[in-house]
Amino acid sequence: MSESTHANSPRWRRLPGERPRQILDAALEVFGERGLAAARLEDIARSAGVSKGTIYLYFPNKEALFCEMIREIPSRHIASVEAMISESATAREQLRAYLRNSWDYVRTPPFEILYRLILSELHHFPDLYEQFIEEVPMRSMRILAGIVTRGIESGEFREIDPLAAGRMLHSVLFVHGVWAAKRARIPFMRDLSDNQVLDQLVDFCLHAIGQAPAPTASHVHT
Amino acid sequence: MSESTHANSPRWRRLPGERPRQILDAALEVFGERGLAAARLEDIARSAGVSKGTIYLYFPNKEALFCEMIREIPSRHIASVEAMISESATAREQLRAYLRNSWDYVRTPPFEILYRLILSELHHFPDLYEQFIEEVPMRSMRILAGIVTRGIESGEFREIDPLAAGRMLHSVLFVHGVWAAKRARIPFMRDLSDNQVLDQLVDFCLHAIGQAPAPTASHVHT
DNA sequence: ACGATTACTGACTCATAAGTAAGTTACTCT
DNA sequence: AGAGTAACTTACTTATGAGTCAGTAATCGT
Repeated sequence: MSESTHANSPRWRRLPGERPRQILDAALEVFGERGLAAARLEDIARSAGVSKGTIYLYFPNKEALFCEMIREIPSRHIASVEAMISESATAREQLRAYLRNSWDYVRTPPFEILYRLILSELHHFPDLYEQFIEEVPMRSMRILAGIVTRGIESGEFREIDPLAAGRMLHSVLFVHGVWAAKRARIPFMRDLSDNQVLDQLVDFCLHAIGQAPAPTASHVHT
Repeated sequence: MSESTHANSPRWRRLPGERPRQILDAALEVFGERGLAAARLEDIARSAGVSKGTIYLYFPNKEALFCEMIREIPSRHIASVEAMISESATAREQLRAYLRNSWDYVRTPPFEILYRLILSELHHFPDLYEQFIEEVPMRSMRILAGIVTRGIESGEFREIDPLAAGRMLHSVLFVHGVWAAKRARIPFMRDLSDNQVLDQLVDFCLHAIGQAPAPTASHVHT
């Protein structure tokens, strides 16, 4: 009745420039909810505000859409985290700052979803997996290792294998990020605020790699 | 030809007692390889050495089989890990021992698969998820927290929130376990032996929660 | 030895969703 | 304006695999 537009407001619009991104965002949502195999292209289409056929104008098939999504999404965020590394200050402060920034990234829903999808579907896309590993965790570890190295040189940190330390720091940080993103469903995260968890992380990490605070044998401060 | 057995060796045997376990093991393999949605019941049947119909004699449907698998498998291992907690010795030694035992459990393929499946399919089985969380990570964290508490009392460890410490220790340990299980595909794990990683873990963790380190200077191998 | 019973098989049905292509609508350019 | 074309839709085909069930083979009881 009032559906058939006589004059204005067309039923749909041509937006070839924006479609890929709209579809990729919808794909993240639906793949994140159901996984690669169980996700329906029609759901992605509906969520993107287009019809199923349109997806095939921009992506050859379901798998390719999935891969493209994995490739595209992290590149949006990573750079901004890295840009924030402060040059000056002590290694301690650098580490604190980097942990705080990563913490904000790592708790976002897109990251949690991506991490989960990568983990569960990596079997069938080895190249994709390696790219992700290189672009997210290894990058993070290398930066952490760099900070640790500088801290060792300045005497702030104890002598520890910087790459190993980077791996350790990364693992606590990322796991807690994933947990925090799903906080409501995880009992032992429910009563903690994000800032509390971050404080615990920083405290734990700094003690793990820090120089002994006091060289004397037993000296418990209140 | 020689297939139709005249006298001995029947084409199949009746093993109602062993079928459930056989099917569950096969399910772990196939679900682990393809995920819940993409796994084919026929593949599970073949891997279990039965036909598809047989699965339906023991499990009402695919989802139920999946859930039963998630429920059944971890219970086989957990108890054995917990049994190994030594009562005597210092908290330091207890922690070392517990990390070593968990390390062996956490690197096994079944654990890696289960962890991955839980992470990717938890959406649709909240009760199952909560059970797993309670039975595996929380159990582990509580034990770790207990050891930490004792270490604080004895003055071996610094004053730290034991539950927070338990969470931290658990997260490094488990992530490295998962990585180690998939070592071949993870660049930064390839050149490390399991024992090297364990040493790094223990070193990192003891420093993180330890009192000002013991007199030993540093034991950087090679 | 030979029914009776129970464990198991395999060929079937049927729903679902990926991928396709012919048709339709919005926009462009003269 | 109105022909031309690029963007999009919709109805279709087809493959796949979950779940079923009538029948078959192994084992038990006597």
